[in-house]
Amino acid sequence: MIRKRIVEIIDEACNSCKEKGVLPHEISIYPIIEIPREEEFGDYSTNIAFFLAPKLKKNPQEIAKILIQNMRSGEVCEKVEPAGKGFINFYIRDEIWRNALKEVYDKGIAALFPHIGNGKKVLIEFVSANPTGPLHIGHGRGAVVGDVLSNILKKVGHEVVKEYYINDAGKQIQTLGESTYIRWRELKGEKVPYPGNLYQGEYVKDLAVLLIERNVSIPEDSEKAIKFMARFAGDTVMKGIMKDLVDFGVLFDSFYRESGLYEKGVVDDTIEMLRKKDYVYEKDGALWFRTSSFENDEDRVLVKSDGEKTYFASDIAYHRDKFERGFHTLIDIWGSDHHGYIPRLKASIKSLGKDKDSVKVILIQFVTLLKDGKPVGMSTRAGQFTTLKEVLDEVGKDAARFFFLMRKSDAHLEFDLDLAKKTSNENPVYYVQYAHARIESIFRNAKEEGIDIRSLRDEEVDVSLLTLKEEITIIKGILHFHDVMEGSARSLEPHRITFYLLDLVGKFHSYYNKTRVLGNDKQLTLARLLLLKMLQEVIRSSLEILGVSAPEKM
RNA sequence: GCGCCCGUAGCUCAGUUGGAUAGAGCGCAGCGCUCCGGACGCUGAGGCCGAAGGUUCAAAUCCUUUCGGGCGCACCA
Repeated sequence: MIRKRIVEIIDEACNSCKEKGVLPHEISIYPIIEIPREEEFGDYSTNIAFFLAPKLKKNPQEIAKILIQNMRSGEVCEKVEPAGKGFINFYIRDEIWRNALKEVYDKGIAALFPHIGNGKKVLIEFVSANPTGPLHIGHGRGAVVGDVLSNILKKVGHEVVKEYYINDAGKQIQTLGESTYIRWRELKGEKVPYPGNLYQGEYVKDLAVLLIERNVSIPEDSEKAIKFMARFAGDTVMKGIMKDLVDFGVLFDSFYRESGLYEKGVVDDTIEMLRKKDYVYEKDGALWFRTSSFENDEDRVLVKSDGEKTYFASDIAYHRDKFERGFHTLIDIWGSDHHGYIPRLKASIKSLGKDKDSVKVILIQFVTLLKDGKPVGMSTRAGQFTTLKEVLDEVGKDAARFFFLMRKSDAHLEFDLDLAKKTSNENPVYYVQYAHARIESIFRNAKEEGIDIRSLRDEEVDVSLLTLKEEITIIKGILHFHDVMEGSARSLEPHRITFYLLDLVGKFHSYYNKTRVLGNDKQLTLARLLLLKMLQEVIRSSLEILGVSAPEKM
């Protein structure tokens, strides 16, 4: 809002310079406004003079001075100064900040959400873990990133659908069936070897136990039995996954089955379409996709020489299907170990005639669980993974979600279980939630003194009484929410919200320690309550986006 | 061997997409309520941004090389 005013001021100054002949008319200007790191450099600054310098063959400092002379900034700015080697620093009047706060208060917190989505349809696909075992902590990280990202995109005006892709057509489900079958025979008292290529986890035994407990009738023929068990086990595991996700607060709009693509014939149809476009060829009895003619990658097999289609084949069909369902942007969230798959996918997107940037892949780096300062193993194959459920039971939903968002997704994450469990100041989740509860507590006390925060709107509140440096700082922090949301949405980086919150809340705690909110001066008290009201709403709104609760008491 | 990601304070990590004197939390050394929730705040020490070149008015950020860590390189999914 205020940022926009600064852009206008710069534009006007440039136009005025053009009229005076100081700037050539044909020059086009895209002022970049940033928030300086140092407070003493003002609230906003622009580096525009640096860009003009080579074109005008003048030094940037001189240009900065000329621009400032031609600025009509008095309404918004306390002062505008040339600085450094050619920066222009803008110092916003305190009353402008206060008025902006009042404006947001009057319009409601929604006024802080940027409108950049324009209703464009986004399909965000995440988790998509094969139903061959319970979700582990790595899936949990992807789940939160996807969930929170979709919250962010919705808030900025996108239409978002969250989808889970179930790979139920591949060999892994078959393997799960075999694994269950062998465990089942063991339970029947047979001495059968358990091959190492089967799933080793305890949960496979549980599946077999379930079959016996429920007295399920198993086909005599071993092949049929395996097939039956594959389906049974897959469905059962999938139900467990769904429950874990719900417990984690991650709700999907759609579960999309790979097998459905085959049943509808979409896979064959897509291969046929690629064949017509001459994007495929036969070699060694297999059908190959010309990946190399689109991206820097090798050609890949779509149909194996035994006639079976590869995962890649159905994946092309899947993405085609997503586009045909009317989505403008597709977001895929994968474990970072799949990064080698990106060129292939991008190539296939091009072959569908789509812009490769219409698909965005977010990679989730590994999570290391720490207990007593030592890493905990989590290999699925070895059967000693730490499941998402275990972590949830241990630290709770709020801490788990928050911790997953404390790193950008493409960076390794060390998840300290002991820290997440602590109900103390060391735990960042509590630091944030405590601020929310603390503000609420002030409101409770205010009510006892006869001021009900809910009827604050009936009062004449004079925000010009908010003159403390800390108060202006908090106002700026509240308004900054807008920029953070925009940046987070554009870069698809949900962790920015977490860092913003920690920073914002720190400002509050500091203010709280120095300043009494409730006092004898009723007008001042009302003004401060309004400030805290808006602060609390931003905190609550941010926590809501993160899917973390905002307690009124702790 | 080829490709991708990461190397920033003792530890865990940010760094506004190329900006000014590099930040936070934890840890460490101190300090602070007769007062709205001490689950808090304040002060201090701590750095050649892995290394070397290059591009630029300006580099932690971009390019090249190099070292260290992780992950990929299937007619698996």
